[in-house]
Amino acid sequence: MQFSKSTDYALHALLHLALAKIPHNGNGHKGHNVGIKELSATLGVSESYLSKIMSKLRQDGIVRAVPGVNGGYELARQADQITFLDVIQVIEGRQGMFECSTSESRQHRLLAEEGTASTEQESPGKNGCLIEKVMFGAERQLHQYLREHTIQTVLNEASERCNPEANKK
Amino acid sequence: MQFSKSTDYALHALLHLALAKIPHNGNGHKGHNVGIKELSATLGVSESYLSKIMSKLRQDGIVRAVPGVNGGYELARQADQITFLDVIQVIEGRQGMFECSTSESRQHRLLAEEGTASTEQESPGKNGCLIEKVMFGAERQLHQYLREHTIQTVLNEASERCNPEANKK
DNA sequence: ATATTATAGATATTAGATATCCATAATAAT
DNA sequence: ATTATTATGGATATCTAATATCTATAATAT
Repeated sequence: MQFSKSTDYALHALLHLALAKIPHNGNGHKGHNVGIKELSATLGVSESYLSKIMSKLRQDGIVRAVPGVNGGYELARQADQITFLDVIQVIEGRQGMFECSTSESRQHRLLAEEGTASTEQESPGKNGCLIEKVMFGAERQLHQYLREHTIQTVLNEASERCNPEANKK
Repeated sequence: MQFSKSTDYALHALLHLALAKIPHNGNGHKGHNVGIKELSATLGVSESYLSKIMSKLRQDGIVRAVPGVNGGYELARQADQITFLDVIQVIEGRQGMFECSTSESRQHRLLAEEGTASTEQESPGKNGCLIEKVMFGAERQLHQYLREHTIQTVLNEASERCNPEANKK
């Protein structure tokens, strides 16, 4: 039950792309694309491996990629339109966190029998695994939080850390 | 990012132990211990593997185990004192869901420099990875939900499914 | 004492995550 | 058009964790 390193890499890469768009920084010119070399050096991850991750992000429309001289990556949407959930699902896949692998067991048959004594199809969806149901609820909670937090969330935190007086309520 | 099958098995096993304590059921006598054979047959999981899982649950004080004739397992606490989080942490371990593996990277050094321009140790905890910070928040949310849901939660759901009229508001 | 049941250790198998290399395709600059 | 540069996709290798089984041992009720 851990997020993979790839997810970590992806999130940091996107943060770097977002920061690269901001003019004030050391690199004078504003919106220059970021090549895999620069990303690799900044994050301390091999180019080969990072490439795969960036490709996935491109296939899912999170970043744009331009090959050739002065090519590289840039965010395909505004930073506040890239949620943590988006990124996680691209890298980790979209299967649920929990899957009841004993649905065919005697336990479920017994519980189901009692429930469906009289009416067979009156209340659909009521025959699912009750443990699964709790876990689905947990996943729903988690997803909501991850949808509410975006790359922009991190940018805001960063600028606030930079000068804490600026956004004084 | 998936819970292991072992977690699924553990939760179902505990539900079975909880149901075994309730008198009315098919097995006339009330609080008989449940052996690994019965558990294995009910869940459709091999005895060998299930044993390991039950051992872990015992080591963590979730169930009690009695060897010998008529031995078996029973819940070590009330069903409402066994949270989903308890079970998950026994099986999956207690490491965090997310670990920033690039904390030593140039990216973090740069972000940290800006933040700690003047005061060095005035605000502790402010130098952590900002992405990690968001993920910790997600984990906190998830854990809260999992602490609020117990084996008893499932029992209640089950009895409500059994006769929907009983607990009319 | 004996049959029964859980426990712990060793080990095998599988699947997924992590990582690298190389050939190819696309693009900008000349 | 040619060339240098950069991303892409395929193949493959390695490592780790999850899954699973077997066997010998310890503990307990009868």
